[in-house]
Amino acid sequence: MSWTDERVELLKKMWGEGQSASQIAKELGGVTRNAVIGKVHRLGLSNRGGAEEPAAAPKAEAKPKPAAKPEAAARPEPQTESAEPKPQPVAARNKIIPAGQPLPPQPSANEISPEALAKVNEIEKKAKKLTLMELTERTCKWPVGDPATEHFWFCGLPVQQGKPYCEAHVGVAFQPMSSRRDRRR
DNA sequence: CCCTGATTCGC
DNA sequence: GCGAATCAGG
Repeated sequence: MSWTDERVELLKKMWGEGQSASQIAKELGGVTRNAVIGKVHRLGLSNRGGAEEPAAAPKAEAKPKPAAKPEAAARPEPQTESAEPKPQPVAARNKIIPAGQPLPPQPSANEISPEALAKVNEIEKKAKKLTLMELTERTCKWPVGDPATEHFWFCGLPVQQGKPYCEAHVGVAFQPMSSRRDRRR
């Protein structure tokens, strides 16, 4: 792949929007995040502040670190996304493992697509079978079995970024809330 | 461990 | 100019 005008344009746009290099690379396809970063540098648009840094205002020597921190860090974050839902361009990422009690909503005999369920049963075989303490931010926190028995563990497979579960479990955890409306039509 | 961007340097 | 490898962080 080469940097055609269109690709560069998309790169600029996404970078300006605060998208990460890897996201841009994924969008562009055929390039790695390194390639994107490299290009960004060559294009000379390192700082996403864009509007910031008027080119000559380096009077910021000495950082006494203001006693208080009144600045609220206003982050515009346009988020002009239309291709896919990406509710978090930057920041607010590393969260502590919930590990509390409100975890997965066990799917009773709901009306989850049979496929999704089959998928789950499938992956539960490969599950890492982690214990509560072994869970991390990126291990699927879907519980399997009965907590009161020995037959209990957490899926532990790689989570789908941003989500608390692996792909298969996300499938049954977040149902589009509409199995099937009126069948009579 | 996962991810981020920054830099280097052979191509 | 390009980008993999590497570095430096979170």
